[in-house]
Amino acid sequence: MRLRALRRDELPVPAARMARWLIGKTLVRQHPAGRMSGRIVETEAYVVGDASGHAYRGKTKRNGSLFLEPGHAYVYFVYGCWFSLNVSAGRAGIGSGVLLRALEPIEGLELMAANRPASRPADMARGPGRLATALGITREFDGLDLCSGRGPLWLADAVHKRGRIGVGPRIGISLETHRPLRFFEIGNPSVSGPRSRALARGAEAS
DNA sequence: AGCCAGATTTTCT
DNA sequence: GAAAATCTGGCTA
Repeated sequence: MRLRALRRDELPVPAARMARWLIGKTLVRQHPAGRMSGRIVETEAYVVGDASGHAYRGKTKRNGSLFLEPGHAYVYFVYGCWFSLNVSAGRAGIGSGVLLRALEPIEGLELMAANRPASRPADMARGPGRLATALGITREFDGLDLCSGRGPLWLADAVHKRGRIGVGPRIGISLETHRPLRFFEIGNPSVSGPRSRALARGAEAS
């Protein structure tokens, strides 16, 4: 399968636009044993001035990658067990990002299964923790340039047309919970949360 | 299908 | 010291 890498100059800013735009695009994980890839079907934007964002209180050792130019990886560890992958979404020096919440596997399902057994393909990378585990993403990936078109992790163009995009409130946060900054492909079984949430229609259509 | 508790460690208050 | 951008398994219906 031929994949075209996304260029930094085509990534929309700010974060809310990028989060919506990334739906349907491809995440590529080049592993020594082979390639894994998947369609991005669910994202969340963590925007400037957002009290629920990790960059809210300024730059620290942990969140530094959020302040890189758009298109860099920010990987952090949560709940004592999981990694989560974000794409930096603000211009250099601006701390904001897009959390990649779920993938629909395209290539390398067997390789993912070696990292994380799942009963169905749709469950393999359904949720941010599962996504990172399935792809073998750890802290070492923090700060990677995802627009390089090579290396262990990069972003590529869509492999086929995407469906309609739903919008809703973000998951798992306790501040700014009302903001409609979660984006997903409506009806896709790889979208996390209860099925009602994957079908919920947002304010925006595709 | 939905609710709940437990796991487990980093980070900042 | 508390909370955290989560997941799983076990329970109730």
